[in-house]
Amino acid sequence: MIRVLLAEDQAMVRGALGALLSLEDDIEIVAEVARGDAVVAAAQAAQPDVALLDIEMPGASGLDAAAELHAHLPACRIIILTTFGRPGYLRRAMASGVVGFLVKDAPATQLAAAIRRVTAGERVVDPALAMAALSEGENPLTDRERDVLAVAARGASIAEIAETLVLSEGTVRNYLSVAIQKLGAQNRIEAARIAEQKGWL
Amino acid sequence: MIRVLLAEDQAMVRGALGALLSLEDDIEIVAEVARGDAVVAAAQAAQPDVALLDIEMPGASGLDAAAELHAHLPACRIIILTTFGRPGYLRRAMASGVVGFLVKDAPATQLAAAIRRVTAGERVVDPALAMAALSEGENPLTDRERDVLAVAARGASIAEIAETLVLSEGTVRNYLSVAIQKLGAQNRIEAARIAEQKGWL
DNA sequence: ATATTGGTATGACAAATGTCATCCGCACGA
DNA sequence: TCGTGCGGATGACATTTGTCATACCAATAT
Repeated sequence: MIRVLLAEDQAMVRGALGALLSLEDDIEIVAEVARGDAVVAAAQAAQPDVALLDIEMPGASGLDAAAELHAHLPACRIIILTTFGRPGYLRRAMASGVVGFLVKDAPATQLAAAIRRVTAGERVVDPALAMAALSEGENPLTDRERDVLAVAARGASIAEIAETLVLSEGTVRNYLSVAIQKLGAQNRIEAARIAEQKGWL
Repeated sequence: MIRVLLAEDQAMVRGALGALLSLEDDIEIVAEVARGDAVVAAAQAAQPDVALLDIEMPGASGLDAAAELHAHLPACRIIILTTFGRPGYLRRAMASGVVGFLVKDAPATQLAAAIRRVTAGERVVDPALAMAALSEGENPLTDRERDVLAVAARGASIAEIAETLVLSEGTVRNYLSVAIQKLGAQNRIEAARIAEQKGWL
C-alpha cells in the first residue's frame, strides 16, 4: 500500500480527491490536512510515502510546506497538485525537493498514475508546463521589487505600501517603476497581474 | 436513482467529485461537462434530475448556464457548487432559478445530502452565506459603473477603458470616481477588489 | 406634467503616480 | 581592491488619476 497525505484547503475537493484515491487498491489516505502549516506535523505522525500538496492554502503555501517537509522527511515524495500552472511555481517547487507537479486541469486518472510513478522514483511534470518554465526564464524582479509589487497588487496606495514595508515613498515609486518596465506593463496594476500570472509574486 | 449532471472545468476536480458521488447508491452521474456553454445541450441529451454547476467555467459562467438551463429544463434542479461564497453570486443564482448553493469549503458529505434534499423539493443554502447576502444589501453600482470597473480590474488605463467601452475619458473618470466612493475604496484597484470579492463584478 | 435617475460629456483643479538623474552604503565576486 | 548590483533615499518633472461642478437628453416615477 502506498501511504498518501492529502493537503488541500477546500473540504469538498479534499473529500472528493480522497474518495477518488481510495478507489485504488494500492493507495491509502493516511492523513488529510487543510492548512499549509499543518503538513509537517501530520506527516511526522502518519509517515506517508507520498504527500499531495495544493499550493493555495491558508497558514503556509504548498510550496513553503514542501520545502519544510522535504527538510524533515526527505523520504517522503512530494507532489504539488494545483489550480494554476504558473511556470514560476514549478521552478520554486523543483528547488524545494518536489518530484511531481500536476495541474487540476489534467485528467483524474493521472493522479493515481502520478502517485505510483513518483513512488517508483520517477519525476512527474506536465511537459507543456515544463516547456513554459524553461522558455520564460527566471523571475526578473529583485526581492524588494517583488515585495512592493505584492503589496501594490492588493490595491494599496504608494503611501500605504511605504508604510507597510517601512520605506520612503520615493523608494516605493522607484521599485514600482522598475518593476513596471521589467514586466513590460503600463502601470502597476498590469505589472501585478503579469507577475501573479507567471507565479513570480 | 437520482440522475446528476456535473459541470466543472477542472478535470481532476470533476473526476474526483464524480468518484465521490458514484459511491452513493442512489446517485448516478449521467453527464459531465467542462464548459458553461455545453451545459444545456448535455442536459437535454441526458435529462438529469439535478445539475451541479461550478461558477468559474470557460464559455459561460455557471450562473449564466443556470439561467439558460432553468429556461429550457425547468424540471431540473440546479445546485451551484463554487469556490467563492460571494453574496452577489447567491443573489444572482436565486434569481436564475437555482435551488441549492454550496461552497467548496463545505464538508464533502454535504454534497450528496444537498442533492437528495433538492430532489425532495427543499432549498439548500449555506446559512452563513445567506446571512451575508441579506446583510450586505444590493449591488450599489449602476450597469455602466460595473462595466467600467470590470475593465479597470484587468489593469487597463483610463484611455484603454474609454476605448474599449466607446466612452470619453472624462466619462470613464466620472464612473470610476463614483464607483470608488460607493464602495468606500481609496482608488479603483481597491474598488475593483471589493466589487469582485462581493460578486458584484 | 414634473421631478428624478442614469448615461454621457466638458472643463478645471488637486492629488497620486510614473520617470529620471543622482546619491550613499554594503556585500560579494573577480 | 575594485567594480557591480541591490537596498535605500531625494528631488524634480510630466502624466495620470480622482474630484467636482455643470450640462444635456432619455426614460421613469410621482
